[in-house]
Amino acid sequence: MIRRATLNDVAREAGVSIKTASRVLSGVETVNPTLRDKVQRAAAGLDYRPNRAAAMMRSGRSDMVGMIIRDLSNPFYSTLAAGVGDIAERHGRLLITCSSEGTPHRQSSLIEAVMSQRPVGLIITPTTGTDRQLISEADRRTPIVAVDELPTGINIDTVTFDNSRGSRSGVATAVKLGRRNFVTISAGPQLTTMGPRVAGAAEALSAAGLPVRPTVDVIGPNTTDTARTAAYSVLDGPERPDAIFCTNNVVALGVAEAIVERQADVAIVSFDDFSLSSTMPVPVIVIDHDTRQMGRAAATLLFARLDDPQLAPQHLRIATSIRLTGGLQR
Amino acid sequence: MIRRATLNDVAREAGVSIKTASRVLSGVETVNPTLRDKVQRAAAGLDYRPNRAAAMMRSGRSDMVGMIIRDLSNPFYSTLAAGVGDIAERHGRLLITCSSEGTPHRQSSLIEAVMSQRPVGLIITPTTGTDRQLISEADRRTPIVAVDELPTGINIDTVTFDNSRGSRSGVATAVKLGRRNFVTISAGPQLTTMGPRVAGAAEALSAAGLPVRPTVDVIGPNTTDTARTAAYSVLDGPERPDAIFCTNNVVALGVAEAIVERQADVAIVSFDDFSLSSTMPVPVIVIDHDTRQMGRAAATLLFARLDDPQLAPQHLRIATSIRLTGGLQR
DNA sequence: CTGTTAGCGCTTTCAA
DNA sequence: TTGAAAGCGCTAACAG
Repeated sequence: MIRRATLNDVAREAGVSIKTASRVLSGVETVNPTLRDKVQRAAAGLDYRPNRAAAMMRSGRSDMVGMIIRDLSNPFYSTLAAGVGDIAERHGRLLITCSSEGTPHRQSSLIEAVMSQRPVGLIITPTTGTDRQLISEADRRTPIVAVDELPTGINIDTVTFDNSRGSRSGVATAVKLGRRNFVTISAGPQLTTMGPRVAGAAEALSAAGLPVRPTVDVIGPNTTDTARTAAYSVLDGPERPDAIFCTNNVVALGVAEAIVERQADVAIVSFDDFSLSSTMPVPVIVIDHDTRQMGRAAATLLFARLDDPQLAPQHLRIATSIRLTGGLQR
Repeated sequence: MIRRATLNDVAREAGVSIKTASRVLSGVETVNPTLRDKVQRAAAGLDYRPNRAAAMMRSGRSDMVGMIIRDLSNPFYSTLAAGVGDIAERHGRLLITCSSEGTPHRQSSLIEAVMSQRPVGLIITPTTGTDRQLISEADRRTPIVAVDELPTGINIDTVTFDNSRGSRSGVATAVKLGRRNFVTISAGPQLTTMGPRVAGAAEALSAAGLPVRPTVDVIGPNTTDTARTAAYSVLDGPERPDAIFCTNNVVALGVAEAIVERQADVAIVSFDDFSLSSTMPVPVIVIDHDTRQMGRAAATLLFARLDDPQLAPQHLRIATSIRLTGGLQR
């Protein structure tokens, strides 16, 4: 085993003081070119890799951005993370990403763990129950950006969709296409985005003079399997609807599988696009948006606040749009 | 702005020495319960959050696992990351995740950036051109695990699929179903997994006495759009095949879209499952595997090596299996 | 079981 | 432009 070279080793090898070596390797311009050259050669020869922990400790600045999301294996969240990564990289920062599985307890301990790294900021899909913690961190000037979901009782930067409006116009579009009998299948109510989506759909139905049937909540974790089970119960129930409003991508996937399996003529209104939506045999009304852009926007807010901590908290809305697809196979 | 409390602050507040505070907060058992209580109360009151950078510096141990993958927004890689996260969490470690976009240059600078954090280990989908760097890190006893792709010229822990065998049996299955005219559409050859998959498919065809048509390489980045374009060129070409072998999930999605759009009776053989594969109107032969498990396996190897650096490098193969699906809508 | 002291590798401060 | 010295917050080593 070879010991990792330190800045001291580099300085000694180059025959300069440690400070000169530090200057060269952190890109300070005012260094004699001859010395600079020597230092760079020494660093390369020793395979020097700066110790960021040490640098952080002294300077108080780390080079990491923390991110806490619900589920890294869900394409929505991983795309969000990819967007944050785009901007973090542009600023020369690394991303620490954690999945909270949406439980307040896990989220709470992840906040602790991530903050222990002293990241320059935190991007989080907040869960109810961690507000106090977030407030405490925000008070210490750590920029925190809430993304997708809204925190309660704390005024920080946020980036969300217009859940209510998007859902309303998605359902309204399906009504225009002639659908009359809607059922909403919703992911668990612990997701704060679900409420406005369900409400928006109901508004559109009421406005069209259509009945609002009881929302079917997916039981269990936010997976395609549980959603499919819920979809079967709806499709096989006493009154099969002619359209199902799916409150997110995971629900939509489960519903899509069930609809094809049952060969049902049931249109899908889906908040979030999903893979192969275009191949569905039934009409699909996608409430579409740019998820990666949402991640980028959140990270951009974070770095803006880092530049100027005095900025008033911003509340960004990412636009949604309606896209008609599916129905190709009939 | 409030200054973050340090261990010293906690110790003073609790009226004990800093070392006692340290012991309590890092869970050492041998502490007087009365003092323990005082310390815990003080820590909570001051909203103490340990500074991991300082701890790392002193102890030499960080609590992060580094991961460098090609594309976080690709469900395959994000699921891999989720699997690594599962195990990392079990060991109380955080995950730093970076997307290299598959370019050696970016991967190389990411390795530097990640290693500067002194993670306990690195899990990477290696790109040709970064081997020397990986060797240098492995020499310093940092556990490195290559996942999905194989590194060249360096003997470290690896976790891969049996790409050749999986592809062979996938294509052989399609042959058994009566398909005779195959075209392979492959993601860019910079992915080292593609070669064995293409070769395995060709072997199965040869063994069945069927012709091996030239492989169609997807031009450009590994996206559904580029794959779909390639698929159109195949479907609209002079001799439409009756089966397409897709070398990964992204290619499969593009091909699936094109097949449905053209209403073609073309079976899909896909390395990797993909969302809604079950809803395809054509037969789909999925060369299936547990991606999350692959991530878990990689992380498990990493922690095993951390426990015992003397272990001989292990080379794990994650099993693939054949699953028939699709064809439901006919 | 508890406390003291030193020092991890780096950057900041200040002096030359 | 360069260098010396101090110290960031924590834990290891050792003494009590």
